[in-house]
Order: sequence, then C-alpha cells, then structure tokens
Amino acid sequence: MEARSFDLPRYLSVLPLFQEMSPAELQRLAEGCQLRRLARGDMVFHVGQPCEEFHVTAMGQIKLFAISPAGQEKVIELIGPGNSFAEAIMFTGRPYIINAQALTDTLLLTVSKKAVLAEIGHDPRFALRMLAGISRRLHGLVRDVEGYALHSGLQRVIGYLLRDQDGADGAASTAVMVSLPVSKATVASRLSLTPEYFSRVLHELEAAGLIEIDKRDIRILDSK
Amino acid sequence: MEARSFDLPRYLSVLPLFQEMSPAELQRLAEGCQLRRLARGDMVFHVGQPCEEFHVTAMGQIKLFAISPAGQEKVIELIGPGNSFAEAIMFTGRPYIINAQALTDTLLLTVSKKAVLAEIGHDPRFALRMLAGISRRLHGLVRDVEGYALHSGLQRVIGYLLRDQDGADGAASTAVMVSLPVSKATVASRLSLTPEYFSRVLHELEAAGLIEIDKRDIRILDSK
DNA sequence: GTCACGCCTTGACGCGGATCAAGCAGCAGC
DNA sequence: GCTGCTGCTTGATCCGCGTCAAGGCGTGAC
Repeated sequence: MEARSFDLPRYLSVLPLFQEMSPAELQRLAEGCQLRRLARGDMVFHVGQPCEEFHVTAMGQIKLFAISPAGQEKVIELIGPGNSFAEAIMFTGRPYIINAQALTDTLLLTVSKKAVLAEIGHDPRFALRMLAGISRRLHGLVRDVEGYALHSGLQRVIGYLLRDQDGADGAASTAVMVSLPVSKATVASRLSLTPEYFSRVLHELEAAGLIEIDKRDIRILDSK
Repeated sequence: MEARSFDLPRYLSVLPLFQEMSPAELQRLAEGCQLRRLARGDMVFHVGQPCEEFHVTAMGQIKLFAISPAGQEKVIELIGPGNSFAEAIMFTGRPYIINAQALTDTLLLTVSKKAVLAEIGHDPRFALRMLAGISRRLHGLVRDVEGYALHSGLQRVIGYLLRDQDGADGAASTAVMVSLPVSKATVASRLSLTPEYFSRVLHELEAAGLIEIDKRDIRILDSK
C-alpha cells in the first residue's frame, strides 16, 4: 500500500459519509484531507488539543479512551477500518476531551473542519449525512450507558459477543465465529471490566458450553 | 399561561437552536410545531414508537430513561426548560430507543422532522446549529460514560453538585446553593446509584461539613 | 538454547455499593 | 381525628466485581 499512489477521491467515495457525492465534490473534499501513517502506539490526539479536523480509519484499529486522575484508563470506543471519529467534538468547537491512539499500524485519513464546513454550505444533503452519522454514534453511547447501568458484567460480555448477530436466524445460525479486534485487556476496558474479570467471565461461558475460546477467536455455539 | 396566546415564533427565537433566524423562517418553522400540555406522569414517547419529530421543554421537567428486562429503570438524562431532546434519534430514522416522561406538569413544544429538514435545506447555518447541539449532547454522554467507569459514587455525586460552578472563583464563591430539580430517587438513578446509597453519600458529605441539606436544597460550603 | 516481555489465566481476599427491611415525616383525603 | 401514600433515611447483610499476587504460555532477540 503506497501512500502516494492512494486514490483519495476514490477511497472517500466508498465511505458511507461521502457516498452520492459528485467527482468534483470529492475532489474538493480530498484537497482538505491528509493521509497519515501511524505506528502501533502512536497518538492521534490528546485531551486538550484544539480540534480542527476529524478522522477516518482506512486501515488499522484506533482506540478512544479517557484517563482518570489516578491514571486509570477507560476505553470509550474502538474504531475499525472505514469508521470515522471525532466529528462531534469538531462541531462543538472545543478541544478534544478524550485521547486517540493507534492499536496497530494504521493508515489514517484526516479531514479538515474547513473542508467539511465548505461542503455543508454547498450541499445540505451532506449536512444530513453528518447529522445521521453523529446521531448513530450518540445512539451507540446511549446503549452503552444503558448497559453499564442495567446489565451485569456477564450480560455485557454476552451482548458484545452477539452484537453483530441479528435476531432473525433463518438458516445456519449455529456456531458463529467472532474475532476480538484487539487484545482482551482492551476489550475488557471497553466493557468497563478488569482484564481478570473479563477472563473469568469468558471461561465461565466456555465451561457452560456456550462458547469455545481460541486466543482471540471465539466460537459461539448454538446461539439461541 | 394561555396556550392560545402563546407567541410561538417569538418563543422559538429565544432558543439557542433557533437564534439568528429571520422572522419569516421562524414563522415557517412555527407551522411545523405543535404545543402540548402534559400532566405530571404523562409519557411523551415510548421505546419502539416511530420518531417523526423532536421536542423542546418550554416549562417543566422531562426524564429520559431506559427500562431493563427486569423492570429496573435508569434515568439517562433530565431535561429542563429551554432544552431539547430526541433530535439525534430523529436523524437516525429509527424508532425511539428510550422513554420520555413528564416529571411535573409540562408545556412541551414538538417540532416535526419535516420542518427541520426543510429548514436545513434552506439554510446551512441551521444545519450547523443542529450539528453543534447534537454534538454537545454527545459530549455530555461521553463525560457520563467516563464518570461511570472512572469515578466512585461519591465522586459522581460531588461532580453533579458542582457541575454548574466554574473553576474561576474570582469573587464570592463560598456557600453556593444547588437545588435538585427532581426527587432524590430520580437524581440517584441519573447518577447510577440507588436512592439508599445516594442518601448515605449526601449525609456523609454533610457530616464532613462540606454541605448542608434542606430537602432538595443543598448548600455547598466553601467550595474549594 | 535462555532471557525477557507481553498477554492471559487463576486463586485468595476485600470493598463499594446493592438489597432487604423497617421506620419516620409530611401531606392529601375525608 | 385516622388512613394511606409518597419521599426519604437508616441499619444489617450480601455479593459482584476489583485488587493483589503468582504463575503459564508463546514469541522474538540474541
């Protein structure tokens, strides 16, 4: 994957956020973008930095996280390829309130606030797609808050493992595979559990015959 | 307060969301609005209902909450006069995912999705204000998630009591009064605590000489 | 090889906060 | 007056989950 041969407008057109845009619009937008290569462990931004852009993960994994005064870390969200982050804080005009760090080597697309504002002025439908995107993120956070308050650790783990499965299990819905995108400790923090307790819960589920664990691959047996 | 004498465009113009709009725009928007009178306990909407509008509390208090399968309730947010809610879910196009109920007799302004979409088409700056509003809400939820994961119950209570105080205590910052907008049990749920434990924490703070409690009025002594 | 290190697991123990239960003050109805 | 109800407090007890500590396993450096 060569950075200089990367066809920015074409890649943009694949993202849900930028679909239905004309080639001219994509070209304009691409000029407000910048491609960044990050090594595992590199920070994308820190709490307190001014925010003049938002980001899209092209390849790799990003974690968004907060740090408590005592130094403890809480993963708010994990961002995989094709997903964007930090749009909302950009629109508030305030500095970043969380940190973002690459969990793997990552190819990152950074879109300037200026380009976004210009595009919103050009096309109201683009504004609607930004609104829908941010609204979906908010939706997800509401579900998280619900989960933290109303579900036990066990329930949250089960919910996480099943979150991509739909209820309609018409055909072969038995024995689904789920791969944890990142280390178990990171997933545990995402679920607001300690690594130790997450491990225990996982092995409890295995002992109960509900899943099989092979490193980061988890086979869900007879889901329902 | 007579409903028929209520000057809708003028009231709209006071809201942050609709500031800087021309009288003609306000008039248009007002036609997509509807005023509702709610008694204490009335539901604004339920989980699962289709969402074709968002809402603004003109007078009164609304609680947004989820219900667990076991019937337990978690207050996600409390909405006071002048604040709006459910914009985000409206833009996702999906049904309501939480419930909204009036905690007091309430005057509610309901704005149709159609009117909002039309206005976004007319004026990109309106889209930006919607984006900023939703982004601020998302910002608040991120802080909540941080709080639930990284702070103890005691810390969350203190944070709640101090949340309207700014750090810059130039002049008389001693002995601030905070009034709980709703019952202690509801505030407790908002903070993800049981009423019992919330009560204990409050009285611990009083015993430590940090606050004085008089029903729903809390005097914060020597805040810093 | 072996050393080190990251990642995960497992056990023993403890604590924050939930649960269960009882009681009390204020207030509306009558 | 009594009765019932809602909102709050207080005590006793319990448990989910965190904390501390000690390995175990795989992998890369050398």
